[in-house]
Amino acid sequence: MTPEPAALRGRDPELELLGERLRNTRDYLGMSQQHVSDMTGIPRSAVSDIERGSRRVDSLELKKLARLYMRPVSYFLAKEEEADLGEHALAGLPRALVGLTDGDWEEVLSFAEFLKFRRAGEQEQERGE
Amino acid sequence: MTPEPAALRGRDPELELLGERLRNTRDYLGMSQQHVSDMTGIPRSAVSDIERGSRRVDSLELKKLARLYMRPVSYFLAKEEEADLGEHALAGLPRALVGLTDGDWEEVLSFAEFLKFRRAGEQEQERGE
DNA sequence: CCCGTCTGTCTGATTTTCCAGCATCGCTGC
DNA sequence: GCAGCGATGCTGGAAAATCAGACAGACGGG
Repeated sequence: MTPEPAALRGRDPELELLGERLRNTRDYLGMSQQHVSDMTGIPRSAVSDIERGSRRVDSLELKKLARLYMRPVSYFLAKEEEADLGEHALAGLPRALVGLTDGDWEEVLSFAEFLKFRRAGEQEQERGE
Repeated sequence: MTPEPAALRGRDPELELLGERLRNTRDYLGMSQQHVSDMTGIPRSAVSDIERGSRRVDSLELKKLARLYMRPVSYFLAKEEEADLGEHALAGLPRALVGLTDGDWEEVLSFAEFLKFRRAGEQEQERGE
């Protein structure tokens, strides 16, 4: 009915944010969409659509992308500022933190400190594009 | 032409594992599929299909579910489960880990998971399937 | 037996995604 | 300038996935 050009389909801000993060990371790593497609099996046009926020990202696809991009999955899904997480994060905590090697443990600690540092100077970060 | 009942579509072991984890967690929390549907907006039949591994889980859907279930997203996507439940790591929480926001907590947990399953194996990523 | 809840599953309709191109943009070299 | 080339956006259908809205079986109490 409505001959919407389909290009105007970018409606979900969450999806757009996810796509933006994926694109930024891919750019940072200097990969082409084609390369990502080859490595993950996700169609190239889908990679394009995803990054433009006009296609959803399946969980397992995101997992593959996160691996390819060498980032934790939550890197792409993390809320930037939603104060709705109470203590429940602690509920699933222990499992994630046991069984780490000493080296990995140190990396986790470093990462935590990095996050705190980043948050401290977050006011400067706007001009991403 | 082939009137596959669509129910026989449980072919992807990864999807099945994801669904199984989602179901186990929901059961553990004593929620009904209907309740999950109400809280997340995911259709009830979709919850059913997801748990049985016959429907994909969108990234943002998984995020909602993870929140509802009080687990980091990586809890459901992690490679193989770590049955370890030793508490020694939690005995004294390192200074680096206190004072984090909830969002950062999730990132730290996910990062820890990431390190563990990165160590576990990289054989997954290679060829397209 | 009669309800009520929960879950699996079907059908037809709707929505999304894929494929194959094509157009455009930025480069590079001629 | 212009031809070539890789990268990306974008479109028109066809194909697939998903949804709403049922219905049915299992289970547990009154």
